[in-house]
Amino acid sequence: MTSKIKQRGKDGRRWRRRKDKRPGEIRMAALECFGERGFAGTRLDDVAERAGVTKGTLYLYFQNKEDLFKAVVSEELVPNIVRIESLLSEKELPAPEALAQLMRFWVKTFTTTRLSILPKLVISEVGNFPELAEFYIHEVIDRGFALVGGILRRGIDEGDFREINVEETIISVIAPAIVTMLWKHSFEPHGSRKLDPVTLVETHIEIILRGLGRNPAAL
Amino acid sequence: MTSKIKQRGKDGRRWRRRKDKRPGEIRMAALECFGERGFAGTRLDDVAERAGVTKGTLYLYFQNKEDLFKAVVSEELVPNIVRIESLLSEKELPAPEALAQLMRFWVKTFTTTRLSILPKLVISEVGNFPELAEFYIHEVIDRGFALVGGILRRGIDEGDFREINVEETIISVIAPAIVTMLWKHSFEPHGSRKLDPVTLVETHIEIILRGLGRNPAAL
Amino acid sequence: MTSKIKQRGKDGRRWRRRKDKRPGEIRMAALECFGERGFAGTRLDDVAERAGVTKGTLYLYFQNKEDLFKAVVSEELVPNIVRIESLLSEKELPAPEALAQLMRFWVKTFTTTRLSILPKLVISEVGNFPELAEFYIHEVIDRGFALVGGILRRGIDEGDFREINVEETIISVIAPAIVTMLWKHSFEPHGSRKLDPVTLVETHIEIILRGLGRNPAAL
Amino acid sequence: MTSKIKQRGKDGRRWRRRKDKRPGEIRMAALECFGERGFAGTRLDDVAERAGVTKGTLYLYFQNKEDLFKAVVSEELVPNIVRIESLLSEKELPAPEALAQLMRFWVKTFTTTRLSILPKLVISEVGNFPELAEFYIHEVIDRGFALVGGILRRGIDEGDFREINVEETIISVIAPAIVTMLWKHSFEPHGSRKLDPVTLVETHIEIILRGLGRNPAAL
DNA sequence: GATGAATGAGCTTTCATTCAT
DNA sequence: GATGAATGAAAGCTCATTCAT
Repeated sequence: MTSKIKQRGKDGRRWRRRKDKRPGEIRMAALECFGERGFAGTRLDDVAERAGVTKGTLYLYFQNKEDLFKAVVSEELVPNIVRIESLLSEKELPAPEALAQLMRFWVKTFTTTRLSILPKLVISEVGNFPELAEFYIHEVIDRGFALVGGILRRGIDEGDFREINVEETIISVIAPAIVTMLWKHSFEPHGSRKLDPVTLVETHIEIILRGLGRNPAAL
Repeated sequence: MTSKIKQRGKDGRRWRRRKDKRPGEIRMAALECFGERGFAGTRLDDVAERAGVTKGTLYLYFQNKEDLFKAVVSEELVPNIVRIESLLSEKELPAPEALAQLMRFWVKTFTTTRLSILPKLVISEVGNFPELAEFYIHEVIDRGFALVGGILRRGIDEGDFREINVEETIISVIAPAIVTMLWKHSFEPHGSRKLDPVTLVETHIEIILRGLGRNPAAL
Repeated sequence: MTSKIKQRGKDGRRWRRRKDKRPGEIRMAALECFGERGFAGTRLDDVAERAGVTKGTLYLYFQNKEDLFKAVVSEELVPNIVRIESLLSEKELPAPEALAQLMRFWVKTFTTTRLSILPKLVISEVGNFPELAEFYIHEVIDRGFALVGGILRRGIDEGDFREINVEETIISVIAPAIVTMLWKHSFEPHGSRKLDPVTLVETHIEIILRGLGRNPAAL
Repeated sequence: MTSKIKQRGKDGRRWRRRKDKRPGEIRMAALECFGERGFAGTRLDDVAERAGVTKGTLYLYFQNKEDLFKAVVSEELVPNIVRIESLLSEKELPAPEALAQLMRFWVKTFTTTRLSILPKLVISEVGNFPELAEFYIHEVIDRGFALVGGILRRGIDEGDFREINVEETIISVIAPAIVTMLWKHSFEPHGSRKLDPVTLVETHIEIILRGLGRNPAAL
């Protein structure tokens, strides 16, 4: 688009034009609504109200409801994918440490961003948005699998892990994180026990690292 | 709801096969539709068509869409909860074996029933159906936690498992099963890699049992 | 059952299913509305009310407003085009008589059908419906021109008409009919003088035949 | 509406020009839009864009969309009505020549002004604007009829025309001009054959004068 | 004067629900 | 019991209009 003149505003304006801020605010409101009620169950009136605008305003920034939905997913995902990318390029730690770091990084992301609602949203709505599936599988799942699978393979090569079935082990490693995210947004709001990601991850790390270790005597 | 009007034929037959099967057929069709598109995204026309009846017929058996939805969830869950109950009362195996059996039982259920779509359905729709949350948390989650938690505690008591944080470990144990169910219905229809529950569970059992074992020398 | 006062019509039914009649009734109502207010200016509520149904019913028979509009034009046009076709194949009269008959046939059509609103509708809406232009030009205008042009050429060949510029003369011949149709639907409802098609056509026939004649003295 | 305030800049500033021209530019843009898509089908965004201003600017010059529409019609019509008035007061020619001159004058107007879109616009929109009908009937149609009717009556009185039915003959005389105007804006943009007003009028003049003549041999 | 972000009434469209058949 | 034409409330979307800048 074009470079918009900076709006230096003094105080005392009844409302301001916030062309630059609005889209993000709307996406955030939409993320919450879609996360809570799903795509079809979300009314644009609700999104608008939560964003502090009226329905018509949504259409200044998004072509239609579907466009807004896709914007919400991709805009939330993309910057976070970039953050994950940076992890990938970090210095090579021993595999067990790398695995532990990765899981602790997830805890940080989980507690500091709104990203955690996306798995629920995607899982719920792929049935209605096939392109979403393609995007998510390719950009998130495949990358995540490659990342964890790489560490596991390295751990085997370097003698830290026993000869495990990598593809299946990936699931054992990451599943608790996924379940925790779903849990937070589906059951915690309705009074179920709360899952503490920090404790959970530390417990899980120990189980996994012991479980993958070479010494079979434990069994 | 079900009006208990006596409808005996003059030949004494109590049940007309067709009449008797309709509700189940409709629930099954509804389960598939709701699973694919969610509650709001499902049209009763589609449910009716898939059930081989017309829209009006749905209202002969269910008060409304919401009633149908709840019937679908509870009717699918209840008999399967009963099956799980029977597991609970089985003869006491050593904890590691009990855990392995439980997970293999899950594989069987997963591959032989349509139950596996329910986690997705529940996770997607609890935002719109708070009672559903209550029901599911109480009837499924709490029971499941109690079941796995009981085995874990027994394993600790009997010296098979080290002193682990039971609550968090439960998640590590069951998360892969949950993820597999969600995966099957959300990503596999859209071309992602397939998860094989048998291999996955065997791999997971070994990781978990090794991970929970007493001998720490492996680390 | 509850004691519900049934509001029966005179035939004893509250409403009847009239799947076979409805589409035609709706098209007729739509024809009038579109004719009066144009496509964009017509509200489906008005069409529905005039057809004696509710808005939703329109969607049982037509995909959307545009589909209804096209159905109105083509359904009204097609059968009348067929009628015109039959004229084409009639026995060959002398050209002057054929011209007079054609114009009198138009009067009959004008006074006995609702066809006369279509020129106004088409002229008003071709800007929004390019396919409509194509259809109308090809099916109505070109055929009409061919018909009148054929008679004129025959008249010249057979010595009844002088050597006139056929293409332009066609306009002189048919224009009053077109103007009368537009007039009826645009100005007469607002109090302008009324045009009497019978007198008008007889006057026009005489002017045209005299105007085209070789030896006007013969008249 | 049009306040003809003289704005001769005392210092000869040219920038006032722009301000002065805005309303006319907007009316012109609106004329084209309304002509193409009708009143309801025209968006003010489109008018603004075509006029090279923004939507808000339209409201500096016109109260609302309807006001703009009426301004467009009246501002285009009034000056042209004045031109027609001047024809009326011209020296009295013999009726046949007057008729021919009148029709040739129409050709000139048709080819040099944008007036020709107005019949289409008025015919299309009178259903939505009853006052427009009144205005047009009174200011354009009645005057036009009086003008042509006057010539015809004079022609009869002076022995140039036979005893024709004046009211109906008026239609035969003017209809081709009306049809040509409608044609130009409705069908020519969509690829139909083009009507050449010059040839058409010359052909029509000859038909009409022969058709009306007492002693056609005179021609 | 000019702008264009924001509004909200009004329209099209959908679909759960009803009910005469 | 079963149907499906009909309904109407609710939602998505458009666009004339406003108003702070």
